[in-house]
Parts: sequence; C-alpha cells; structure tokens
Amino acid sequence: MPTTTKARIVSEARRLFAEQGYATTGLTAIRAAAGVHAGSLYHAFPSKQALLIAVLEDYLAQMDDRLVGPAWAGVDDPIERIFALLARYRQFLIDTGFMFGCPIGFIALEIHQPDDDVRALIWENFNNWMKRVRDCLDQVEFASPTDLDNVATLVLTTMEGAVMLARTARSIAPFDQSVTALRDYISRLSAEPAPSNSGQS
Amino acid sequence: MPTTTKARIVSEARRLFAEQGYATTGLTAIRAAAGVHAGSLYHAFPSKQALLIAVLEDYLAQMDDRLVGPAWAGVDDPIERIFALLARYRQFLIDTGFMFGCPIGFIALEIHQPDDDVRALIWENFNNWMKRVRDCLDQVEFASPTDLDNVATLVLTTMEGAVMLARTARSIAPFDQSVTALRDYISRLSAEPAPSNSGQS
DNA sequence: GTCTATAGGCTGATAGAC
DNA sequence: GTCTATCAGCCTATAGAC
Repeated sequence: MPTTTKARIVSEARRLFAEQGYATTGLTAIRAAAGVHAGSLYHAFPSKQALLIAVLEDYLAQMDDRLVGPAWAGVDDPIERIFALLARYRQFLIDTGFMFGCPIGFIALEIHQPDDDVRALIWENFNNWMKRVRDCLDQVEFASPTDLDNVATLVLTTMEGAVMLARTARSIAPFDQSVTALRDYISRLSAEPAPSNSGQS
Repeated sequence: MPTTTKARIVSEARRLFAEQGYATTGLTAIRAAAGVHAGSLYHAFPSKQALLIAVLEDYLAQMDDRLVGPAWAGVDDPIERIFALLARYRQFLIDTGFMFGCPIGFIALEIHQPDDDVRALIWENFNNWMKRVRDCLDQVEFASPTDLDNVATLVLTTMEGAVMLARTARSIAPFDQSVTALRDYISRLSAEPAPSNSGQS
C-alpha cells in the first residue's frame, strides 16, 4: 500500500477505473477506498480529469515493472516474448472470470471527447506497448521482407480485440482463436518467402 | 425519420449511444432528440437497459441492410468483400474526424457488469459479423489448410483494435498498418503451403 | 494539508391527471 | 398512450474552519 496520500489515491483510482470504468467510478468511491476526505482529494488533484492523467502516467511509468517484466521472466526467444505478453492478458481474463479488460483500451473507448492531454497519454501507452513488440521483432531474422511496424500494430490490435471478444463471450475461445491465427501469420513470416503481392493494401 | 414513437426513440438512442456512450447519454437527451416526454419514454421502455436491449436488437436486425450490403455493393471477390467491410469502418473514421468507434465495441467495453441479456446480444452482434467474414472465407480455395474460424475471429479483432487505435491516434495510420498486415497474412494463406507448425498456439 | 458541510446540477425513475 | 411535475439519489466541485 502506497504511503503518501497522492500515491494512495492514484493506486485506488487506477484499480477502480479498471474494474468499473472512468465515468462510472465516482470520486466518492475513490475517496472511500483511499481513506481520504473530499478536501484532501481536491487538494491533491484539482479535477477528476487531473486524476485520470495521473493514472495514465502511472500506467506508462510502470509498464515494464508491472506488465512486461513479469511476462518475460524466463522467456528469452523474441517471438515467444511476444506471445508471453499476450499470455499475460489471457491469464488476467481467466483469473478475473472474464471481467478483465485492458485498462487503457477501456479508457480509449470510454472517453468520447477526450482532452488532448488524455488522448496523447493513452496513445503513448499504446505506442510504448508496440515498441516492446517491435524490439522483439527486430531480433528475428525473417525470411521475407515485411513491414515490422505493421506487424507490431497487428499484435496490439489483436490483443485489444481478443480481450474485448473474450470478455463478451465469457470464454477464452475467441482470444485463443485470434492469437492462434496471429501466431500462424508470424510463423509464416519466419519460414517462407513472401508472395509477389505481399504487404499491399 | 421513423414514425412510431418507439422507433424514433430507438433511432435517436442508437445515434446518441454511438456518439457519446451509454452511461454518458442521459434519458433526458434521448427524450429531447426524439421529441417525446418522460412518461412516453417510460411507457415504451420501462428502464434505460430495456432501451439498450432494443438498440442492440436493432443493430443485429439491420446489420445486413445498413452495414454489410452497402459495403459489398459492386464487390464480388470474397477476399475483397472482407476488406470492403473493413474499408467501411475506415471511411467512418475519416468522415467523423476520428470520432467514430464501433458502437458494439463501445458498449462491449463500457458495460462492466453486464446483464446477461445485454452481454448475449453484444456477442450475437460480434458473432453475426464474423459469420459474414466466414462465409467469404468459405468461398476461397486456400493453398494451405487453416482454421477459418480463427481467421474470421482475427479479422474482427483486427477491426476493433484498429478502430480503437486510429481513434486514439487521430490518424488513419494504425488502422492501415494493422489491415495491411492482415492482408499480408491472408495473401500468404492463399498463395503458399503451410509451414510445418502452422496453426498451433 | 486535513476535515466538515454543502452547493448546484444532473441522473433514472415514477405518480397521477388527461 | 401522452403529458406535467417531481422525487430521491448521485455526481463533481468548492468554501471555509482547523
């Protein structure tokens, strides 16, 4: 449990936003969870949006420690690291009885008219995630020339879509199906020369 | 403009939920847009959730007329039909200055503790969408044996993720990147034999 | 920096006349 | 089936004492 008032508020807000959504979570609930009174919260964060920004900055700062590091513990192969990251989200879904959703994805869709600071921070989180994937892809010798940024983007969109579908289905099947197709794609990239029209849209 | 009160309410609710989100859109705004008074709305739909269910049933019933039909007009090739469907979402993003999001995806992530009727209807919408893609895939002679349900799922997750990222980036680039990678995958399926470990996860 | 008290507005839902 | 009036509760934000 974080000790400073600000850190405790951010920690509880992060948890409640992830569990219940941003709009649905009242400052009252956050105050109760963090054990602070209205004036203290207002003193630390002048608005609910300022608190959201602090939460998004926290996700960004802690991505390696809380998400990527644990996922990659004991995994050295760069391709397997990509799927270890996805496996982490799979486990979150299982562990929460399919209540889990990517907290960043939640906010990305929930905020319909985002302040530019908020939008930029969500994008930084996405971008950072893709960079980790891109770094893995850079370590692989692919048999056919392929735009690796495109592949890294596909990995993220697959994760976000797979979590969305599995949550809705209350079943891991759609998650596994899309990840299996993604792995099929990546294994074909490693193993074979590109067809003549590859990479065009 | 629909004539019956119920249809007018559903039509405006559908629009407002898509533009602003479910939680954010008040019944007051829906009443104002549809030009009905509180008692009438309550008479037609006993709760906000009942109205949401009517909206989701409307999406399901009108998927072919409003989405799939227009997307496939003048497109006969089954693979091109899949990408014509995706191109439709691309155009929605462009036309709305990246405010657009898949209305079903919005609701799927926004409702954190969904009533089972709501959840089942969201899933039916996803499933129906994947069926259209699956029907296209069935018309193609693929060179290598591949689980086509996995591919259909990947198409949907790619669309949902691509819309999420493009909205956040306020740029079509991430959408195009993931769709380009998806097309690269599908073209490899058509053109080449599978590697020995294809389709495994 | 912490606490109490509350403002001002919005929400979904509803009762009851017509 | 339509309208008016309103309730009780929640929300964010804030003023002001300590």
